[in-house]
Amino acid sequence: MELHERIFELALNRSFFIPSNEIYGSASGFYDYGPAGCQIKHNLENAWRRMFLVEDGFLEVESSIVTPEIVLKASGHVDEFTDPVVSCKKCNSKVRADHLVEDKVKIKWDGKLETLNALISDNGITCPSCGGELSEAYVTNLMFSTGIGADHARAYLRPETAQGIFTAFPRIFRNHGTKLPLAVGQIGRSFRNEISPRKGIVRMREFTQMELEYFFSPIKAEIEGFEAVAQKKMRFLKRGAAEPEWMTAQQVVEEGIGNQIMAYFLAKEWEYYVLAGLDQERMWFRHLEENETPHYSESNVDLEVLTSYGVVEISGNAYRTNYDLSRHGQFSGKEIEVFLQEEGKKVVPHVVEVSMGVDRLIFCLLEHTFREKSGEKEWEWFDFPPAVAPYEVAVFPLMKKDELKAPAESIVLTLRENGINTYYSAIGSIGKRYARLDEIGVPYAVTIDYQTIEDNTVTIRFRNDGKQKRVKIPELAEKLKKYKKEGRFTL
RNA sequence: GCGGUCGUAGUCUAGCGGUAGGAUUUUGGCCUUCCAAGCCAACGACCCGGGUUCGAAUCCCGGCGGCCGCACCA
Repeated sequence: MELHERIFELALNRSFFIPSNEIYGSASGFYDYGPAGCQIKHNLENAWRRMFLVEDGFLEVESSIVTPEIVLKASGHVDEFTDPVVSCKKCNSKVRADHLVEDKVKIKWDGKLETLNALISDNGITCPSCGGELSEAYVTNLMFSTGIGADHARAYLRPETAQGIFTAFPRIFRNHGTKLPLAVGQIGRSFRNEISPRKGIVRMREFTQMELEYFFSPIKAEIEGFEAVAQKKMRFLKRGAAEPEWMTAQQVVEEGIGNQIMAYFLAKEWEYYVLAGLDQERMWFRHLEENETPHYSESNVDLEVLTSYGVVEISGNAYRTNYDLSRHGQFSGKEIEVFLQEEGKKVVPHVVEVSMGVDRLIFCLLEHTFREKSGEKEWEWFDFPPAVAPYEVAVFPLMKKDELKAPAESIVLTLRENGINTYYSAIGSIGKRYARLDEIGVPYAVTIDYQTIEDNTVTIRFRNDGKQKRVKIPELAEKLKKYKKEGRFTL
């Protein structure tokens, strides 16, 4: 059984994620997060907020999901997300018409459907899988369309969170200092109506993105704080290289892969993913080849992670130049250029974008932190970092006895009042409860035993080695906070 | 979307024309002083819709969903 199949099974069993609207037979590409998964997701999002927004004093917004057509025409999504397709009249399979024609005739397509149809009939192109006759070319769009108001003005569910940041940029710029650089981030749902989504939460039709747009003056493609990360290392797969190699942020700049700003965020990203619990040996940044780089971008670096599905891309970093803002200026007729006091001139800001998919990260995390049964633990478990685990601590009375239950419940209350995300259970044997806890990756368990009644102490069990430390109840909350901060999960 | 394959309690699985059996989970009870102990009891399933048949979980068709391959993948 492949690892992803087991992960999927565990996900269902332990409430990480489940197919949406399951009782009706779910539409593929939609998943709900259960209690455990939901906590993990919030932890990852909050860690992102801390590292990518709060630490640098950047701004967060939350923009609309339903987006009028003109916005996405400006961004290029209405055209770029629309693919010409032909279907086979015999076997009904669908093929990208432009790819088919370009492959057979070796002519670059001019973007017109008529051209495709002409080329197909002139060259006698048939279905690549069965040789059958092909239909007329038509377009399919990967965006979910909808309508606004009584007259159903054409609109789409946003295919990325970024556009809402670009359209809000002029006002945010005015309200927050009228200076560059300015960085604005957003965490939210995006939608893509994939033709046939597979691979569980790796490719969903509705998914969560964490995106940061860093606006800067093209004359000054620099970032404050770069010195602090210049020597930080990350694994990098350069263009044409067979194997990733360790590089510093400084080297990324020197080798012309990206500017200082891009390198700064790559270094941060690497740190974020390591903190989240991904295995450094199974991930690397890849500098995309020119022909893979999207329409809006000058240089793209993806973070790729090795999983049982193969390589999964979990973030894209793009130097979007001034493409988006210029286009929105053009389409809206509004002035997007900003005046920079220091430089004494007007510019359309350039943008470096950090775009991360939370759901894919969660999947990779589940795979990388999954641990098999072993001599030490006779059950499968997850080695989540304390900062990510669905609960910070569990509280167990050694046995289901009233004299142990009362102090246990009072400790739960105290921990929760201290802002510690606490799980409580008194079901079954203590060993079984420890096992259950390991299975959802909770790092600490506090056990109330008969000694607790005598001297007001409890034990803290560490997930990874099962060893315990006895502490005084009044010190418990502080101790737990300290361990979590240290990322400690063994005695 | 095409081709292959599969679909039995929450999970894993047996049965493959005569109305379902086990394991585990869950719930309650007894017992139990630290790593999935034991005993008793209870709950819980044939993916959906048609067809063939006296009778379908079992055979046939269609749908939905999973997995693999192709295509698609900001």
